[in-house]
Amino acid sequence: MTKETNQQGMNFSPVNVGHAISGEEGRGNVNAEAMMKREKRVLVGMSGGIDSSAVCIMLQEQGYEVVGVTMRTWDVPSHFASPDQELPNEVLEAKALAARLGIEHHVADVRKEFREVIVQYFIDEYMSGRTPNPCVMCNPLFKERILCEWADRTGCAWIATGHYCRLEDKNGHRYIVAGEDMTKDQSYFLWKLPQEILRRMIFPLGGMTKQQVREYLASKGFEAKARGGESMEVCFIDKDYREFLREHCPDIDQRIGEGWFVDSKGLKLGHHKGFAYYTIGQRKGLDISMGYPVYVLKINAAKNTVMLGTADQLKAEYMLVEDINIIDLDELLSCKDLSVRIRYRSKPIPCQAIRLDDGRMLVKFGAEASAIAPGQSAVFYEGNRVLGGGFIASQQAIRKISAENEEKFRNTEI
RNA sequence: UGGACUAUGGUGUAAUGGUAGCACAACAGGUUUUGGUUCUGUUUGUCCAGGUUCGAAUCCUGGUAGUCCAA
Repeated sequence: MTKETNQQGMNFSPVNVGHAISGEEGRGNVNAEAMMKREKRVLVGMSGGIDSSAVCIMLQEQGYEVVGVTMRTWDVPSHFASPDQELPNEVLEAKALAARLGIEHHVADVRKEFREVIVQYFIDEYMSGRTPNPCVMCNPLFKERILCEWADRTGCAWIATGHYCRLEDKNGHRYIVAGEDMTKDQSYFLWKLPQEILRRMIFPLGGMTKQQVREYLASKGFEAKARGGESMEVCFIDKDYREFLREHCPDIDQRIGEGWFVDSKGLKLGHHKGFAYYTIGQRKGLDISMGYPVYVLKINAAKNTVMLGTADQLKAEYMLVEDINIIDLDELLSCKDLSVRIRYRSKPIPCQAIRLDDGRMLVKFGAEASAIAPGQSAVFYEGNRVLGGGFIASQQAIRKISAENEEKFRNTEI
């Protein structure tokens, strides 16, 4: 509902802050006035697409002074209409929208840093036999952080994006909550956002469906935009990620090279092109015919072997998670209705979790879980509220570890 | 070398002498802010040369190739 969204926007920004300001009003100095101005300013991460455009218009309607920043992260060739075009399409679209709305707009050229941080991470993960989760790294550690910097620089108290998710305060913490439109929900990608950033974020689209956003845009006179294609969001993988790897890691085939496909017993089944070109759960592109569908079960980077097997063999009962960011660990460990998402847009799987001495978490699934891919995010939910997350760790020795800790799960039960 | 058996798309397999089908793979598209999954669609074949027959993947002859048994 649009109405809800408006309320949400007002709830945790101007209203909350309004009280704070009035408390300080007595001092009546220039600072207070500057503060006041700051509280009315919101920085919007503009991608030039449908969602962030709607966000700008909404916030403007709500009385905010909107400042737009578009990040130029990676120049994807197909995002240039002509070879002599200076900026990628999405930047131009954002600029045009900003001009039409009469809002301040900046372009942040962060290509170098993006290459060094996100792209490098992406390559490193594949080169070590894991499956990277670039959006999870990019959103919180890169995009939002840079938006923060720009917000400070441009005197904005708030930061808004077109993510389909919501915020909720509980026990003094701020949580991300899945968007109303479960088919577009983006909470999965945001588990790494730190509290200090969450406290200044606004997600105006969290209560809306994509369709409603389109209708809203159309009703505001942006029919063309409303009908536009899905977000041309900053994503550096234009084609196949394998091609991307070869391009940005030219010696990849020298460093890795051909290896064996093996079955779960270690029997050689055929040749593969190098472990980095495969990911757990993958079926297509194996170029091997077993007469029945086979999937990638495991990747052994040390031996350069890729284990194949049936869909059944992909299923798992337990999973190890590392590098965790849990808002309130006690809350999570005692949660009776815990579930975990192991990939974007899949439904959360009921589970129990315990913390191991080494800091990792051991998760026991309460329903079928399949294709546990190290490097991907495991995001914990209570209902649709994100309690935190971590990266799926190597599942080595999982049988032993789960056997040793089985006891603890029983105790947690009920 | 003597005997036996087999030969069907990229792979594995079906087809009382009567339209060559299935699975897997491959390709294309849909879905999608990662990878992957999934869905839909498409392509490709009777080892070769003769013969019998209205009609041959199927029967016959020869060739070629492979497998197995024969010290």
